[in-house]
Amino acid sequence: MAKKEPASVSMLVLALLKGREMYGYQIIEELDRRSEHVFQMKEGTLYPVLHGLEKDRLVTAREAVTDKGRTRRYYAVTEKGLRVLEEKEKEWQTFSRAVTAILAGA
Amino acid sequence: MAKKEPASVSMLVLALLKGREMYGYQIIEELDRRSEHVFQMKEGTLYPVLHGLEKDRLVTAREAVTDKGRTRRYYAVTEKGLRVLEEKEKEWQTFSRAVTAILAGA
DNA sequence: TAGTATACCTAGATGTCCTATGTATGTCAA
DNA sequence: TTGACATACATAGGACATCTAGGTATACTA
Repeated sequence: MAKKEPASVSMLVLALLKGREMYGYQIIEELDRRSEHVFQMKEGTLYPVLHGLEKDRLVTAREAVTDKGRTRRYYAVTEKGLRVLEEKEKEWQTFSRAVTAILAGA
Repeated sequence: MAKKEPASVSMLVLALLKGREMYGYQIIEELDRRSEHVFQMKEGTLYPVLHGLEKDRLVTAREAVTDKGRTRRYYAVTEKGLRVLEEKEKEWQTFSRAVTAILAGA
């Protein structure tokens, strides 16, 4: 309906990965924490999104094993991913401002 | 993924109807105008939404014929609709604030 | 040793919105 | 006067994002 609504999940994931690499489960926890429990993403949502981002080369993945023997897949955002993130952020600002204007009864 | 994302189209429509009654085609034009061309809603999106809102008693409709002979369906928001709108607005604020926090790298 | 947390994964359903199309009338220019 | 475009309504079918529900496996804790 809008010119283009920012696909929120992938945008949020890219934003989280901007600072440092993270593994899937951690992304879910961080989103929950930083959003003060507004975003409670399901694993069934996140993992397919991560695979998509990897396929599109917006993130890279590396496998690592903890001292306790757990295997994790760490994701890091690529240059391309950062550019896409910037684009999505702009779209979000536009979208958000427009909604606010309508709600305010401009 | 979020606690609940506000269904944007119905929220925006209710918000537009808050001030005065409007007919479908006019809603599309007003959305475009007030959002500065960010929201270019399609008729195929709006009309089913209006029918749904009517069915849920969030709006009422009345038919009117212009002096030129055109038939229009004017929609007005109900008390129930106003309550739902308020709810959706709160959800939007919560959602929007959370996204901003994540993007800011909180 | 049973339950919970961690950590990954996929298939299929759902819901929102879009594309495409249809009907009918009004207006304006060629 | 006719052909193009705007107005005004409508629906069917598809695309896409996210959710539900399930699965596997290991580690910790009561």
